[in-house]
Amino acid sequence: MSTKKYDDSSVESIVSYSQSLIGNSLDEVVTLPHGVANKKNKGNLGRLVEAHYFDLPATNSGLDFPKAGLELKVTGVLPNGKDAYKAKERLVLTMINYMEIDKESWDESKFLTKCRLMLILFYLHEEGVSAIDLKFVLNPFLFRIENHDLEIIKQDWGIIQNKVNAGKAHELSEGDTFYLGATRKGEGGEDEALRPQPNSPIKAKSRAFAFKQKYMNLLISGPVEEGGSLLGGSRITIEAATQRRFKPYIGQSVEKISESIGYFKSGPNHKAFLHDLSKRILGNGAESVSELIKADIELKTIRLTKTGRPMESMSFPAFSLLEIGEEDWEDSSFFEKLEKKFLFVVFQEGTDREERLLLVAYWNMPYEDRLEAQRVWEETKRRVSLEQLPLPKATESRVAHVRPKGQNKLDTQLMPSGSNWGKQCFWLNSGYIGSVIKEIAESRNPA
DNA sequence: GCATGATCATGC
DNA sequence: GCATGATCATGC
Repeated sequence: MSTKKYDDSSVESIVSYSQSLIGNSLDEVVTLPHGVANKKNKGNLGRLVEAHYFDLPATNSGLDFPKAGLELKVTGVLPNGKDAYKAKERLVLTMINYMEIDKESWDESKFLTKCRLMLILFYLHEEGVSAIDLKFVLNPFLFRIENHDLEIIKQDWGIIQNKVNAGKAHELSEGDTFYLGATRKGEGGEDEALRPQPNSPIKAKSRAFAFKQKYMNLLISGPVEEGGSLLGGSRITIEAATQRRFKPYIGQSVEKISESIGYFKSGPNHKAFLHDLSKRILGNGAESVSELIKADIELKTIRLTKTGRPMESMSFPAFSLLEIGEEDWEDSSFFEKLEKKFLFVVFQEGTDREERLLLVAYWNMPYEDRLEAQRVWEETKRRVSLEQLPLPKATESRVAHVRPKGQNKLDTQLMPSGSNWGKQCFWLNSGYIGSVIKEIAESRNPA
């Protein structure tokens, strides 16, 4: 560098220099070499910014700015209404090295070393636009972990480390944790793409540490206005704070809870009433809770009969009958859902026929059951592609099935062959959910 | 009682 | 206007 663009030992100088990108594309602020300028490179804008804006060497395995102790991240956003943005995707931070993390301490972990201090730059994603022409938006964001959910992120890291130590790297799921997820990244199909892990001969698909997409949303937009906070500054876990919120209502009838909260069923057809009520218990009156939004928690209410069986199976959003044929399991919406962390709010009908709050539990789907759900998904994909009915029924799997999901039976989709199909969604079988709840209840009240 | 088809209020 | 979470309705 003949003229120094910035002082690479100063965080302030690097951040200040990065400001000039905002409102522009990379191609507008630097003179790119020919090969790069012409390239319809959908590829890695982050790499291009490192190389051509900051003049960083191509190969570096450590921090992008080692002298400043700073890592650079470039990530996409999408418009979210007027003058606002939301994250395009999760922010992938660094690969999880299964053979190393078991020996690490948090303080000297690869994760903390890389991610303690990060400069995050946001570009506005546009379909079909080459990387060098994408515009940077929002202020450069300096993420300092001490100021951002250090306790929860540290706990999340520990959960992932423990699972690897237990020889269960292949069973990892984003739903194991709250903000910092172990997300699937890299090839997974072929044997040679699988990675060794300690304490188990089973090879595991590669995963990376990543901030969940919803977590990124709140970094970008700041706290939601009508949202409450679960932790409110206290240093307990999200789990403990959740139990604390629900505790006064355990054993109470729905009617009584409704009166205490001051939220009532709007009418006989208010089908999501228990869900809406549960959200308000969590928010202490507010309609949402920032921790659960950031952790992308899937809140589900479950109603049990007197005998402990769920009254219904558990539904998920409709899937596209036209697109499922093009999808792989791991980029399907059902996969995304089943890797989430769930919050079950369970009610049970008493002998007096009154429904009471039974228990509240976080849960995420065990590996074996995700494999079975995958089988059902693959079979569904096969039958939809052949336009062969019926789609997988509840009797065909212990875990999942497919059923209609529309406004009514006129809510249909025109299939390639010309016939109309009602919209469909995946369901988790009521019997399966029942066995999950039974297990949770037994673990809390050992006989 | 169970499996499966059909439908609704809400919130954006 | 539509997606979402969930329950209602029907048939056996």
